[in-house]
Amino acid sequence: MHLIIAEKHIAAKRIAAILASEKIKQVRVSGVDTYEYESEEGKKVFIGLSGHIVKLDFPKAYNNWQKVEANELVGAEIITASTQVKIVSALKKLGKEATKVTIATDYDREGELIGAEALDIIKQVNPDIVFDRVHYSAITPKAIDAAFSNPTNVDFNLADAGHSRQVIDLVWGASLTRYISLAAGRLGKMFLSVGRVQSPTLALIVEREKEREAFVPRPYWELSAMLKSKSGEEFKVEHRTKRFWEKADVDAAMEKISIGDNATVTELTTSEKIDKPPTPFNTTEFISAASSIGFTAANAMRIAETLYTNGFISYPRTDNTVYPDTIDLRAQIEIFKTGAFKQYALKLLEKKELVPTKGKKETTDHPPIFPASLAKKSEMNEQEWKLYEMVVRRFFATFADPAKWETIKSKYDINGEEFKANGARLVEPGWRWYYHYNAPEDRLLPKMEEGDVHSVIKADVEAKETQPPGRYGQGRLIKIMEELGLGTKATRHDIISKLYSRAYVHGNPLQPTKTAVAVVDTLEKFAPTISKPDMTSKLEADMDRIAEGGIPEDEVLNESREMLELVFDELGKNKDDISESLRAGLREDKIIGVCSECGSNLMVMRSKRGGRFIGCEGYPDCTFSLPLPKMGQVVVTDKLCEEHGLYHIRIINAGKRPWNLGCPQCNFIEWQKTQEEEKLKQKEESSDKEKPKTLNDISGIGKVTAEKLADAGICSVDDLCEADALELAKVTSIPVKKIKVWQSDIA
DNA sequence: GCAAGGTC
Repeated sequence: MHLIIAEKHIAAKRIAAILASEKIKQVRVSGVDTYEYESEEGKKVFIGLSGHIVKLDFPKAYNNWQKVEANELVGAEIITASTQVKIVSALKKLGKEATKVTIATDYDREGELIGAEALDIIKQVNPDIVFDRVHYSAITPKAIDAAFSNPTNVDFNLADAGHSRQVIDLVWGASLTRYISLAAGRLGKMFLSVGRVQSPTLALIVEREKEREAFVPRPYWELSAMLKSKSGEEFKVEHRTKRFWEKADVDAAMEKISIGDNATVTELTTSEKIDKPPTPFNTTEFISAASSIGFTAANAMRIAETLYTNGFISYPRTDNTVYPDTIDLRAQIEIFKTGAFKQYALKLLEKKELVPTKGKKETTDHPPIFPASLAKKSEMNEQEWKLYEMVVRRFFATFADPAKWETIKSKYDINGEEFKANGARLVEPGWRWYYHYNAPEDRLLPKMEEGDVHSVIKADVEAKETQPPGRYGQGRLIKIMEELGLGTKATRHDIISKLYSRAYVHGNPLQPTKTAVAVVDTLEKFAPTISKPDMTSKLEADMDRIAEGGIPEDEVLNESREMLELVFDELGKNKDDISESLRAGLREDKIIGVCSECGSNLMVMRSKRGGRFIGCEGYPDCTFSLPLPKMGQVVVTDKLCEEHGLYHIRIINAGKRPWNLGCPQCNFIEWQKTQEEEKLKQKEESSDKEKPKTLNDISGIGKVTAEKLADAGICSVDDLCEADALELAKVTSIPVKKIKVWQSDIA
């Protein structure tokens, strides 16, 4: 039997369907669906993995953070544990029977490693198994047939390269995470994480925030005028000095301009601007485009995943921006000859030749993201449709003609002062007809000629300030991460989510917390290796060398561990400093504002019972306090409540949407209000109820109790109502609580 | 409870 192993279930299924000349049979092995058919060479069985089916970890003995020093992890043994038990057992079962194995995982480094992992498992039960490897960049008949008729060998050097990454990430990440968390006293759910990708990414965000804080705005002035043409059209012109840095200068220029003055056109240049169609979507470009229409990176990827598993779009995790020639692009457009995008598809198909644009990145992993099948709006929810539509439109746009703009540059003289205005008009929409997102608007100027005279109807000086650099939005951040080589197409959005769930950042654009600043500062000072993208660049270079066979994996790992030892030496020498500066940062994040009663800081505090609340540092002299939700990380934002002078609060629960609680005092007041309203409601409801007429009407009073009450002289509802609960309890030996409940029921 | 990388 010939066993073929793909990286994912759907790939195994589709490859089997392409290669089989007859109908394929679905067979369940150890709870895993496999696909098989008989060929001339014998039985072929296809199984899909689920990415990595094993993971690296330290032995259990290292699990206790308090007992095992962080640096002990540097040289600790690393074990491999299966994460996909069913798939592993299916592999063993099939591997025993197999006479040959073909690795058909994705055509990239991780794919090679994933294939080698599967092979390792099979070798445990079938040490002498014969195996080979196939490479494909798209699951189309053309590509798959070509791949399977040209099998090659598994590249164990490449797999080793991937394996070295796993080891280095685990060793550096786990040990430094543990160290920093212990130093900051943040254990349990609140631990502070450190990693080769997340820490440099966080450092980027912190660095930008520092630039913003250090930024000194500089005032400047802008001078503009409204002109009216002879035909009555109004338009705005700006002084040639875009920014006046001196108030006196702008005033002097303004002085010369009066309403009713002549504005003579001194120069008029028209030209044509070519606006090239966009390149095919890879993951980064897709996330960035989705981000520009309001999707978070993680959300965009989650929805893309749904669209992919339902067969609406191609594989969403790809670096590639060049369609491979194994895809029949015309046929792919013809799918849309009916349905919502009919007019666009028909228009495109009029073209004799369909030449798509090409992006800079051409890789072997998967094709760029393109629409795989025709969908109806009713088949999906609104968000899914929005992204599906964007993928369809983008796909079309890559075949469309450039857009053409007519641009006009014009200059004017108003009493010796030069003004200008730029106009632009879309004359040929080209690709922008297919892909209408983020389109710049036409800026129209009236028709005019050099020497024409307009009249000034308004002149304005506007005071402005230079602005600090903006915070990074998620789309922007993902692009920068890609440029710096941080993370992969499949993980960048996860890394960003991780920064949120660790409460290192909040908001979008991303804003770091003081804790994040403290962590980054500490790493940059004492463990700079892990805080910079260079660690990844060096790792990439080392992995290339391992893959080329230039250096054994062990050598790279040894060198890496030696470097980490040095880092721990440095950390050890500065233990107290580190602890102190981390705790100072953590403390700042807990400040909610100033206590209105005593002027001390209001802080997020823990009670002895483990709950938490907002308390005053002036305690015990001041007892002002506000409640906080029991669950989730408390993030103090920079938004200030104008009424109470407290910072707004956001609650982050892993896997849930953040809860913007707002000002804790406003929130508490709101809460009190709703509580009171509810009480009132309950009262109304209870007063609506008919009053009990006899003692027996009261719930909890049966024959026996009624007799007891009668012995004590309580014979009517009114008697009970007027009785002293304590006294009655003593006489009847009925619990006071019960009596009080009855009394309140009557009232 | 620790990383980053696959996949769902």
